Amino acid sequence: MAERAVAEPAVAADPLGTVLRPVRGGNGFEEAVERLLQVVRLGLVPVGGRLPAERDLAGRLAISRVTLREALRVLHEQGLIESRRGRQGGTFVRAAPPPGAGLPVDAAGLEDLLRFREVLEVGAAGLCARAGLTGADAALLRARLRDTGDAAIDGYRRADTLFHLALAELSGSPSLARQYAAVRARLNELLDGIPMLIRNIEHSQAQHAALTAAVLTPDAPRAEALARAHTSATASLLRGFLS
Amino acid sequence: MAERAVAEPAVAADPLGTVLRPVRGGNGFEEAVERLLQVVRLGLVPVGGRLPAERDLAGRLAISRVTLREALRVLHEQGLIESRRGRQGGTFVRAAPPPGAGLPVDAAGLEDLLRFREVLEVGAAGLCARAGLTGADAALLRARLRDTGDAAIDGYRRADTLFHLALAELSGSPSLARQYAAVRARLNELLDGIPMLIRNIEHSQAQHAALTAAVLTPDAPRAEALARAHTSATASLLRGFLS
DNA sequence: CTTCAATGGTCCGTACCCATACCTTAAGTC
DNA sequence: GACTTAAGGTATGGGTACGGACCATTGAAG
Repeated sequence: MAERAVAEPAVAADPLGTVLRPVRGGNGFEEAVERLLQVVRLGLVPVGGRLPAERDLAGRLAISRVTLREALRVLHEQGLIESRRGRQGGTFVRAAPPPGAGLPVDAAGLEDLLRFREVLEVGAAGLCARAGLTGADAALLRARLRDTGDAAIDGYRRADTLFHLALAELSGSPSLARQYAAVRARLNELLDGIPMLIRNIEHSQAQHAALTAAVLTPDAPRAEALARAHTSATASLLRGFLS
Repeated sequence: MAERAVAEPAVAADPLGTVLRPVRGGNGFEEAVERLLQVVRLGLVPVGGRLPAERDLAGRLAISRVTLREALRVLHEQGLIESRRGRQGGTFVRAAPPPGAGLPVDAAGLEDLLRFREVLEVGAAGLCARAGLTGADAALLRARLRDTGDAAIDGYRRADTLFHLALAELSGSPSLARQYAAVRARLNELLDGIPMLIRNIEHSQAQHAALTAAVLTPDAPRAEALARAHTSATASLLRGFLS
């Protein structure tokens, strides 16, 4: 139990504070900026790709176009996106946001992130395995696995993210998928500041294949164990680099 | 495709929709109403108890006092709270919100709720066991367990909720605790519409004791298995009643 | 009995956000 | 080439929420 020396502020359990926290994450358009950054950090829209049209985006985020455009203006000023008019126009992703662009992460925040991620990742694998994936869902997971194999080095993070996100979405719990997306975006932001080794990628790739197999067998305990092992690798990596 | 007949809208995995969803949960004071209802449904403030002062509440929720008071007015009109002025004044909880006061839950929503709850519950137990609880934290968990034993029948739900919430808060992941609080509030809303049997309570109580023992041993796999068994009992109960 | 402090109750000017309509640009379509 | 369409760009009036100050009420402290 020598670990956890990192973040131990004697939790003290403040249940009221757990519920009575700010209802708003920020100044309206700031939330929109955050969501758009999530889309890019998760690789849902790759660099060079096109975001949905403004009217569509505003509708999805349930904000007015004016507010959305304010958010887009911020991203444009940072050189992350570019807009073109005309029939084939739209808003295009020019570059990935720099690592550490968001709020700085302290030790407690990192511990929160890594633990919550482990729970969601293991939970998603377990739910998928226990429910059993139907033909179409199983095919989707296999396709995402294949993508991680086909991906080049600089595209691996994106393929990896999409694989795990697919698993979360196939878990049958949209709430879990939403939380995983948010957590994974924060995680990617940190990982982007750390070099990637070919050896790690190969190992990760083997784990993905084994995890997929266990989920599709289905063998829930094995899927959960594999998911836990897979996440703990990244966890130690990050705990090492950010301390 | 006959399996998983319960909630199967052919997931189809829409990653963009997972992130690009409304940034606001409601009309400002509606969110405040929801949070205050959570506090009551979780039993953080028991019936008859006093909520924090308006200025404090407004600060915690990061909304203006005007907006907060609009939320309080709604709850007052429903006879749930009552305000008294003066030095020993405050806002007091008069009654628990009626079951089914929130949005109606369809089959897909119920499945989402139950699955996510299982993941969080099992995850919290696992995290606590794997990290090992320190003296003060272990004492808190034991105290909450004792409360569930001391509780009368009509107070059992509250004690049960506080026990599980404590476990979530001791997991070392505030994010997990926040999500669990939200999920558990929704769950309690549904459970309040179902009669409670003494036999169920006794069984539940035994499971709590075993879970606490496994967490403190610590025996992570056993803690996780017990948490899963404990949640699946309520899950089948609810699946049965709401179908 | 006076004073003080903690609380709920009220008001106002400011800033943000929204809904809606209209304009501009560019690529297809006929 | 004229027209249509899908996209970004712009302008305006109204509603909502905020911050801060002030008032009213009650009980405790001195």
